[in-house]
Amino acid sequence: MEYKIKSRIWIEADNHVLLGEGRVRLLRTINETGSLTKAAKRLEMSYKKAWTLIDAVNKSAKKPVVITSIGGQGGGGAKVTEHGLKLIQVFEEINKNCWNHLDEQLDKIKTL
Amino acid sequence: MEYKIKSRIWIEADNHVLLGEGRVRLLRTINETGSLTKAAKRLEMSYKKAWTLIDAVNKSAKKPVVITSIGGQGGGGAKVTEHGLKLIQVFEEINKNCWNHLDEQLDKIKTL
DNA sequence: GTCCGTTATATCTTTGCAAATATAGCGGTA
DNA sequence: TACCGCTATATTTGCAAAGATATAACGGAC
Repeated sequence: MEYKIKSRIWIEADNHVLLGEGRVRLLRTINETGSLTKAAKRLEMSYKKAWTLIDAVNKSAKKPVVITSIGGQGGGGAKVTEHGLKLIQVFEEINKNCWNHLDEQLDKIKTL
Repeated sequence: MEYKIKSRIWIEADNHVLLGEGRVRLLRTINETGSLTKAAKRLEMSYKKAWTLIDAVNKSAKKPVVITSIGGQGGGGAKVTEHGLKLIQVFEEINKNCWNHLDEQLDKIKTL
């Protein structure tokens, strides 16, 4: 019998969700594509969903995480700020540590 | 700005969910009440939901976690096995450790 | 001033999941 | 054998979250 311990973590700021796995994945894809539309397509979600998520992130964070621009060459775009990049990095570090920490406790279950 | 890191952990056995927070809470209440019906009422969930959860737990575990009986004095009942009690204990220990581990990493975010 | 690809937002539709409802069967007691 | 409270299971209903669709506005390039 193969056991696994899985987890989902998220960060809240003032009792509002700031970052979770889905939001971080979206932020990384925006950073790679420079566009909300392209990121949504690549992740196979609707533009609306992507926009709603990013809007929530920006409203929960103390500094902007994504800066958007409308019009201009290319029609506009989205850019992840320095603060946003740091948030992504810290989230993934904490998440990885959490996984490792849980894996270390696996044999407590295996030996039952 | 007040930051929190929250988490949800669950245990899988052979790629099926065995235990999560909700199931553990239900198991504890069954252990206290001796009945699925009473536990469901106390937790304000439908009997069906409780039964479905317990059925899934029993099917995923290598040993029975809850033994039920139909008929007899009192109409029947449900009892958490020794194996079940150990599972609960281990789950809550791991969960608590996870929370502590995450709390230790909070200032990585606060200082951003 | 027209064209383009994007952000931004409203509205309608779908659909998947939760809740509610109904019913059967069990076994000890008296 | 009638009763009781529980387990077990099917069926229907309701609803909120997700998805699809439509449209407006923006601003640089040409």
